[in-house]
Amino acid sequence: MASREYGQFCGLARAMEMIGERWSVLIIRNLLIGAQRFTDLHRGLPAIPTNVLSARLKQLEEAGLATRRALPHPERAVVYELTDFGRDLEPALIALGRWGARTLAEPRPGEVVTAESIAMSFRTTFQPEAAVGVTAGYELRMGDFTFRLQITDGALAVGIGPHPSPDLVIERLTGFPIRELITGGKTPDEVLRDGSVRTEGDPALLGRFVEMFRF
Amino acid sequence: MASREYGQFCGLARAMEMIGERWSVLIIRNLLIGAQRFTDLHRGLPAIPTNVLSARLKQLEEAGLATRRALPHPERAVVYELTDFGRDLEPALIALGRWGARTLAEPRPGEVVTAESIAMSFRTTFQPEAAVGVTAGYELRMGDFTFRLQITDGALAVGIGPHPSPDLVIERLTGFPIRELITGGKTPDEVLRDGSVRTEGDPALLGRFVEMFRF
DNA sequence: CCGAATCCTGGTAGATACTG
DNA sequence: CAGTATCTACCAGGATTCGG
Repeated sequence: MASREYGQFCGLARAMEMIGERWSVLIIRNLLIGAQRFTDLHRGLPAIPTNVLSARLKQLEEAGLATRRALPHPERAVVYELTDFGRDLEPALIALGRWGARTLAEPRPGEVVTAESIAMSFRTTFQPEAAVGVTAGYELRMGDFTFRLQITDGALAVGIGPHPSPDLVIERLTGFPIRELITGGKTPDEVLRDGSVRTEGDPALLGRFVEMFRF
Repeated sequence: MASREYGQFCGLARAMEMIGERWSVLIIRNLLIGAQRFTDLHRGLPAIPTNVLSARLKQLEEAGLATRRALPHPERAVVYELTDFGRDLEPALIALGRWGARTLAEPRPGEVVTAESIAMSFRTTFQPEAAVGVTAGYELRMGDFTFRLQITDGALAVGIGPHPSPDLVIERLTGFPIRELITGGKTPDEVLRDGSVRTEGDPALLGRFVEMFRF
């Protein structure tokens, strides 16, 4: 038996052979946002050594989860992108992230919060059954980060950066109002009245937001 | 930052810190069947070094996923068992196993098929929406292994060993008829007529079986 | 500056032997 | 039965270097 295999004819064992090494699932999490350059990935995973990032990308490519592509001319850059096969891991990563999030209390000393980890938290808290038939675009402005959440016919797409045509913009002014909305710590009325958020657009969509994103 | 952490405030990163090391998820997969002794785990994971199994069990216990318990007197033995927290990983493991199973073609040279990996495959192929309201007990006899699948009000429980009061017994006689039923390679009528399976009990439950277990 | 490759160190896993 | 001990080999972490 080759040394990095599990010696079992089992789907779960095969999955762990492909993504079980250190950093792999976090790289995939970040690629779920979209194509990324080596440097983007390194920025989003500041603690990964560059040689390990390099090795993992090569492995993910060999396993058919990601592709490496050189952008056409003026943009001479290399981007990494998930294949359909790699993207099919999303439900499993959401389930894992939801399980792990139960242990999140406070950031540990030295821990960072990245845009990609916040984007993942929108995926893990999304409640498809509360979004059936919904189509709406949200822009969330949270200090340094802005996210676009597009729900199209009940399906969620998460992006980093402004939304081109949001139905509702939710802007954080103070504290952590969006986390409080999602955990149920505060109601939409409360965060509007205490001045921790400001909205632009259809105000009814804030109530819909807390129905669709719950933890 | 401690060396085995990811330095990110993220549920997925926390999950990988707890179960991301080699062998951990396969140990959890085997514990999903029920309490197991050290030797049971080693039998179900023949390729794991005993020192690594020992270390992983200690870690799982420290992380609150499993407990170590000495059985009362005459049975002087130690069993390991998942906590509720550990058992909550089941949906994530099912999603991962389902994803990985897409790459399963033939066993690689030297690979073994264990009872626990087959039990996992029943979990990954189970279709809850096809089992809504169903209550039925199956006993599956597949050569060396026998499994009990109890569906109670749409919820599946998988065990290794005979079913105390099966509504239908499905016995493999030749080939891989149960896999063929689940993948759609053969219909219930076909496997009955070609003599690859024999059943005892309510024959209608064989049709129900292929509706509830699909890949 | 981007995307690595190289080198070194220390820690983790694999293999096997051994013990209460 | 349920592990521990020991040794080796490999992998990850960290820093530096290098070609396009």
